[in-house]
Amino acid sequence: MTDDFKPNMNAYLPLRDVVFNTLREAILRGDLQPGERLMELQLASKLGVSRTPIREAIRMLEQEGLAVTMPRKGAEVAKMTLKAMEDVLEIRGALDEFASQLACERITEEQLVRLEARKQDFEASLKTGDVKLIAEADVNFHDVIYEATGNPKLVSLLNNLREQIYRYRVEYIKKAENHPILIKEHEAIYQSLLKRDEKEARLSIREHVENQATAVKEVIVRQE
Amino acid sequence: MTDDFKPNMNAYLPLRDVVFNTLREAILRGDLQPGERLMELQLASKLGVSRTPIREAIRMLEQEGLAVTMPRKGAEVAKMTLKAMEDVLEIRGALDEFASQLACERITEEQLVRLEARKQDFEASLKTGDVKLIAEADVNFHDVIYEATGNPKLVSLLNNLREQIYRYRVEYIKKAENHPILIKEHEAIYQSLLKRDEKEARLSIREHVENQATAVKEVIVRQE
DNA sequence: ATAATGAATATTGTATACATAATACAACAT
DNA sequence: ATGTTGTATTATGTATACAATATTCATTAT
Repeated sequence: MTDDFKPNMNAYLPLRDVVFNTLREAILRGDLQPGERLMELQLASKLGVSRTPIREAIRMLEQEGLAVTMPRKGAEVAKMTLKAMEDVLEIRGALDEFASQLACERITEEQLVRLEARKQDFEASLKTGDVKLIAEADVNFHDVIYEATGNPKLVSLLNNLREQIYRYRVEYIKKAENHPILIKEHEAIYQSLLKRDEKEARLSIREHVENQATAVKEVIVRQE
Repeated sequence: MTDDFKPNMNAYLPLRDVVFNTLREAILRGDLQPGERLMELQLASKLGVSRTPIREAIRMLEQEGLAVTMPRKGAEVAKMTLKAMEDVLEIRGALDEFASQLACERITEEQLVRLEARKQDFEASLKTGDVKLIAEADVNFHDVIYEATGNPKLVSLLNNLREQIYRYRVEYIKKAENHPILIKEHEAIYQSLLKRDEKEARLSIREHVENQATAVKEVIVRQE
């Protein structure tokens, strides 16, 4: 048999994964707000499945830091205290700098080209004013850098940290006055990678992260 | 009522957590070997519970990186490829250095005292030759540093990374010829924290981590 | 009014049942 | 022997049932 049609036999996804993705999206998008209860029966009927896959999805969200459950009381969408967010931001700062350093050593020419394209996509997205689009373009830009580390575990770790932060970052993106800053910062990051200048890359990423940190923390403070 | 007897109302632990802890321990201790299948029915009967808590515990192990499941085929204890381990070690190196730096800034006098005590406990444990005891003493030493960062999220992240590494590190600890090296390295780390010398702390931790990395990678290579 | 009490109800925890896919293996054909 | 097909068995995926705890809210006592 000239086996060249390899049907994508991975069409199958367990319901727990479907549910997990659905809930995760809902949390990140803000449809499920921090502190909101995740009631199994309610979610089950809403998603048209039984409680079993819901429960398993909740266990997964829990380890992802997106849900918190108290025995016998149930789960709720994780809400951040200021301290918890500062802790996350601290880690994220360190790892993002580290990732940029690695990227300087390892990024390919092809990836550099893509990085510039993503940078421009981001600038274009700002003009639309569509927050969801902007957030996505930003993710895409940074993903190229993450990918350039060649370390998939680091990528998923950084993605996880980003998840915990980004849902509190909408406000920052919304404000047009911040847009020029973001453009400049992305440009600086791009340039330092182009030059493969580790020191400069770390510095430009640090500034980028710190600016966001300030904004995110303000959101949390207002919320508390 | 002079409420000063606060009965530890937290005697209750869901079975999923009991199962999770049990399996986690078994994996780390090596009772469940990398690649070994985790069959629900078998585990359920062995632990005297139903499949439900087993499944939920597996979902938790999965997110912890200790188990891997393939849809419709079941879960097995995660086995490391050399590349995956290198990736983990790379992250762990970066974060451990970062933690040491933070610890230099934040460690309290009390914690410094405890660190020295743990350092001596560790040296004592080496003399017993009891691998489990040594590993524990080592964990205790480093935990003081982690704790000194004042960042619980970072602590749990580091503990998770450690988990993924330590089960491959037994051999290294076993060999008596490595013991003097470990003692020296711990001493160097302790001294740099005592002086709150961030640069030196980073360097001494880096060396410590790198030596372990070499040993761990050898174990993986032999296994493959 | 306020606090305490106790059904009624809602929600989680756990076990079990049933459906479906994966696996092992025997029987058969080549 | 090798390979193939079909069947029995095993294991997972999902739904449901039952048990136990939390919560709610009306009732009662103070």
